Amino acid sequence: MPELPEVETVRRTLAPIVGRRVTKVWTSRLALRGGKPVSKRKVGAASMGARISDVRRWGKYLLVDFEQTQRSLLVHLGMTGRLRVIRSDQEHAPHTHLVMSLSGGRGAPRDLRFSDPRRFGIVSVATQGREREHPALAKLGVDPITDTVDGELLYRLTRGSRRALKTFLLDQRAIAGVGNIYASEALWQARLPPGLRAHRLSRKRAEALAAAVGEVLRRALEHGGTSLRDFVNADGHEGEHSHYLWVYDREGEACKRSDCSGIIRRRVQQGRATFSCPRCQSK
DNA sequence: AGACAAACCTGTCTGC
DNA sequence: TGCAGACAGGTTTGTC
Repeated sequence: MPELPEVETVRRTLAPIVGRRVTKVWTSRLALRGGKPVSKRKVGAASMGARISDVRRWGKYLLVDFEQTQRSLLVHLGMTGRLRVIRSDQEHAPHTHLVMSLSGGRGAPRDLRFSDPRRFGIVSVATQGREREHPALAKLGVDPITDTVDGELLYRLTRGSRRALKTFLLDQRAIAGVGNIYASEALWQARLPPGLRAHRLSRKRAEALAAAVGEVLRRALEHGGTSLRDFVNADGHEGEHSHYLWVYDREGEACKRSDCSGIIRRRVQQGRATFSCPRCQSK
């Protein structure tokens, strides 16, 4: 489900929890990715009684910082994960795995809740300033919103990689945050064929792709992310970007470039659906 | 190195 | 109406 724009949308809508204190932690016993349930002991030690000082994002990971312990709750939403701020008197959504009760703020008491039906998500604890030591973050690449991903960097990253560009974009060790929707979108924006080998990218085309990645992600972010099925932000609202997608999930439909009469095609690369216009994304 | 499949899970949609 | 099968925004692991 969630790629960088969706995760960043969640991060922004989590702003109201900054400054609140954690008064209680509840966890389910169902295993998430990695085969283990959320560790109540670890999450409790990191957060109980502590004040939330910030909510950060790196690629598709969220970090909820706690002031007194200098620890962070590390969350990856997987495919169907949701992180919501909900009134404490509301019933738990199905497949809820973590509930953090929060004090402070105005109005009724609120919880921070994580739910995830498919259980591909991750909830863990990292140490502030030493995020890299957490195995999930150890190999994570540059963030295309908070870091600079320009043509120069992309050109450098693609040297020595003979994989298809689409596959390269999905590799979180290079650029962190691009997923299956925005990989297709960025390649269309840059007029590049998804099957082009990464190391064949010219400097000029590396510039175009770098610009496209940034533009596609920022545009999706402006619309609050893409909700095809499950995604909602921390307030429970869906994103609007599905109405603005250029190619994703548009097989058989007309290319949206005004000067192109191509028909969007779908194929499978690396076991994932790739959408492109064979006419304007040419070699 | 990289392509591919399968695995982890549940929910939803399609076609018979 | 019901049921089997395909498929889904992510990532890891194993095989060839």
